[in-house]
Parts: sequence; C-alpha cells; structure tokens
Amino acid sequence: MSSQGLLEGTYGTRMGMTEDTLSLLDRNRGSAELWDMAETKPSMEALERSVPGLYLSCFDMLLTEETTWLVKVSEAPPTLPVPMARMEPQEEPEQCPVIDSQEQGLSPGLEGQEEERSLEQVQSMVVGEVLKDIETACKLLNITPDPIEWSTGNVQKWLLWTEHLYRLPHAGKAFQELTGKDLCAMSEEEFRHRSPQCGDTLHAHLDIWKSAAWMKERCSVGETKTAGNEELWSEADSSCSGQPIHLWQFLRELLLKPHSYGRCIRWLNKEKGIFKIEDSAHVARLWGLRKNRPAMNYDKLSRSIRQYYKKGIIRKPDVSQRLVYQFVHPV
DNA sequence: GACAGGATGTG
DNA sequence: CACATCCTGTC
Repeated sequence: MSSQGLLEGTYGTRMGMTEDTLSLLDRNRGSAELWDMAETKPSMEALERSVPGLYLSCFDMLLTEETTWLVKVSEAPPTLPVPMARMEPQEEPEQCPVIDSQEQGLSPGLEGQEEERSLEQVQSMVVGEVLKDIETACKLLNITPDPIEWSTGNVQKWLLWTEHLYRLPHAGKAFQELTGKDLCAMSEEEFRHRSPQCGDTLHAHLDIWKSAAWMKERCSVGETKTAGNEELWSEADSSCSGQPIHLWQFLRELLLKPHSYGRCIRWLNKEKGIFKIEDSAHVARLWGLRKNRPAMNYDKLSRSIRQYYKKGIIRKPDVSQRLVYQFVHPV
C-alpha cells in the first residue's frame, strides 16, 4: 500500500477515530478535581504532579488498551487523537513485524520485551509528533505553545484552529472574552456548560496543549527533545527527598547537568564554586517552574540569592562580575 | 539590566 | 524559616 493510500484512508476515518480516542482521553479525567482546585485558588501546586501523570496515562491508554485495535486495523491505519495524522505514512504497517508476530502468537518469551520496547519507541514518537504539531500550529497562528499565556484573541484563534481540524461546530462565541489563563483554570464541566456539543473535546485538546507546554518547559534547554524522557524524570532526584527544594540546591542541580543546562548556567570555577548565570530569564523561568511560581523572574530570584549572603551559602566572588556568584562551601 | 538590601506577606 | 513579591536607589 502506498503512503498516498494510507493518507487517504487515515483521513477518511479520522473523525471516527478522533471521537473514539478522545472519549478514551475523557475517561482519564481523574485529575479534573485538581484543575477545579486551581480554579478557586490559582496556586497550581497540584498541577506539577497531575500533569505528567495525566500526560503519560493519556498515551498509556492509547498504547495499551488500544494496542489490539492498533494492530487489527492495519489495513486502515489509525489516527492518533491529536493533529498528527501526517506522521502516519512514515510508519507503514509492514514496518511492524513485532506486532504482527504478536498477533500470530510467535515467540511468547520475547514478545513482552519486544512489545515494551516498541511501545516505548512509539510513545516517544507520539510525544515528539504532538510537540511538532503544536509547534506548527503555533507558527501558523502566531501564538505561544503555552495556553496560559494566551490573550483572548489567541484563544479565539486556537478555537478556530481546533474546530477546523476536527470539524467541530463553531463555539468561539461561548468562549469570548476568556484569556488562556481563564481557559486553563476551567473544568471540563464548565467547558461543557459553555459548549454542550464540543466542550469536552476542546477541554481534552487543551489538556494536551497544557501537558505539552509543561513538557517543553522541562526540557526546553538544549535539544533534549523527546529522547530525554528517562532523564526528565530522574531529574526529580533531589526534590523527591521530601522537603521542598532550596534555591541553592536547585542551582546546584542545574550546574550538575551541563549537558542540559550549560547554556543558561555553568561553572566558571567548579573547585571554588564560582558559577555564572548565562541566561538569567531562563534560569528564573526554570526556578518558577519548579516552585510553581509562574511570575518568577530574575529580579526576584536574584533577591533570594542575595538572602544567602547573610547566611553564608552564596556570595559574590572576590572580583565581582555581572551574573557571577560563588558557593561559599563548594563540594 | 544587574545589583544591593529594606519591608512585608505567605505556607 | 525560606522564600516571593515589591520597592527605592545606585551603577
């Protein structure tokens, strides 16, 4: 089968598939209460924990529950729930011997591992494609990937785009005068209230955008891209020790991973503990992300660093330079 | 924009 | 207590 044929087949079945997979996503609304909480109080503490879980479980469901479905419709390859049908032609059904052998019950011992590995591959590919498609949409619409930053105009653009992509009835009016922040704080319930026909669908799509923005922030420095999934979660090392992370610990963490963060913070003299913040805005954004402080900036971060002067944790080096600090007790 | 540090509020 | 936020002022 030619990729042309695949494309057509995909396109033809897109609507049905989309609805199916979206309703799947909807069943995963376990975290909905958390969003509701965020609505009453914009402290989005629960967000950090809920989003990655939601994100992973979304694709988890796609990749587990739907596996048989994925295999069986190999004549008419499936679409994924997000605008990423374009990736399909690259993945011809003939290219999946693993899944085929599974269908025929071959080598049951290898099956599990092989399946797991191929699922992982598919998963990271899916994540990558989602991010890519969001990026494309952003360029096209001239909006930022993070919904929280959207103006009312941006929200309308996104609505038009999503409606167009999924042939949804126009619901822009129901969401007029809402900013991205408003939208992000809304529960699925409210979405449906404003648009009974497609509120849930829109809410599900917004969730994906939110998760993608979250992911992107986590690995935006460097070209970690999709491959760095494992590294992303192991990054929680010092923060999972229980207590909330301190700023100086966080800075140490970043300095420990020059591969990921070397562009925004690096050692000038590791032995003496002297480091330089190369991209103040970016470091501040990462700190804000870690602490769930969207309004964090370098002005505030540096004020916190200055509090360390008195405590003897961080100081200015003997020859004071812009954006250069020194740990008083280097490791 | 970086930097210094006071004042005040918060979980 | 460890910031987060805001602010005045200097370089």
